[in-house]
Amino acid sequence: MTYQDVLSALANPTRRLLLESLRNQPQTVGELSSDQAVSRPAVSQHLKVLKQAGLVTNESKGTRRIYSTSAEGLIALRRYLDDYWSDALEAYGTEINRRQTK
Amino acid sequence: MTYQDVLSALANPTRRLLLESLRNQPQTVGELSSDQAVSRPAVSQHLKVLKQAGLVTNESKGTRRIYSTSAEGLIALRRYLDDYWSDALEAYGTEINRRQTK
DNA sequence: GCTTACCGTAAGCTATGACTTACCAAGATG
DNA sequence: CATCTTGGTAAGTCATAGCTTACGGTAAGC
Repeated sequence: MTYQDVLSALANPTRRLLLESLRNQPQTVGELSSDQAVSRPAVSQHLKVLKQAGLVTNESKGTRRIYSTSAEGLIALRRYLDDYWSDALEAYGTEINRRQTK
Repeated sequence: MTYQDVLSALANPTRRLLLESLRNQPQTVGELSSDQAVSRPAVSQHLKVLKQAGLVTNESKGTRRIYSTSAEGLIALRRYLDDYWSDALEAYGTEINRRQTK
């Protein structure tokens, strides 16, 4: 689970859609693929990548796998951005600060 | 210049190396490719992608093209992360806050 | 128990990303 | 000017990401 994994995971639009759908509520693979353009196996494969990147977790409930978002991957990404690019982002960091404090 | 562009640009290790090298100081294409594993045309192609993503800019000086980093792309990325994932990142956001205020 | 629902994995196809060499245009240099 | 330097682009190759269909294994439901 490196920021490399996170970046390539997030670079794919279908995976972002899956993630953004999971943001609303945890879902099974079937539910996720029902409102997705691609097939269920494709969704399974994407979820594998997302899991490897620390962006989702899952638990088993019978034969169902319930997937939820996980913050770990995002934290790793943000850490990379901060470590390497905080200077460049300082101006915008102030903006973050403003939002956080309100 | 969308966060999609930024994510796929950053997903490539060679492009990150180029960016991180430019972080130290602006450089020409020749300088950049001299300490890079890949050929000069490859560097040119990567720079094109980075520019499209708003991560670098360049100016011409004779036949030389001097590339520098640009914050625009990073800002777009951070905006995406904040808009979609601020909840997930709230805990870490506090950490950002702490750093910013010191 | 037999059948059905759920989902991961294997195998194969296709498109594309990352690289190379070859080429060309434009400015520097003698 | 003639030549060299710089770097963008074209064309072609190779690996792989993303998809599909087919299959198999495990739990649920009757």
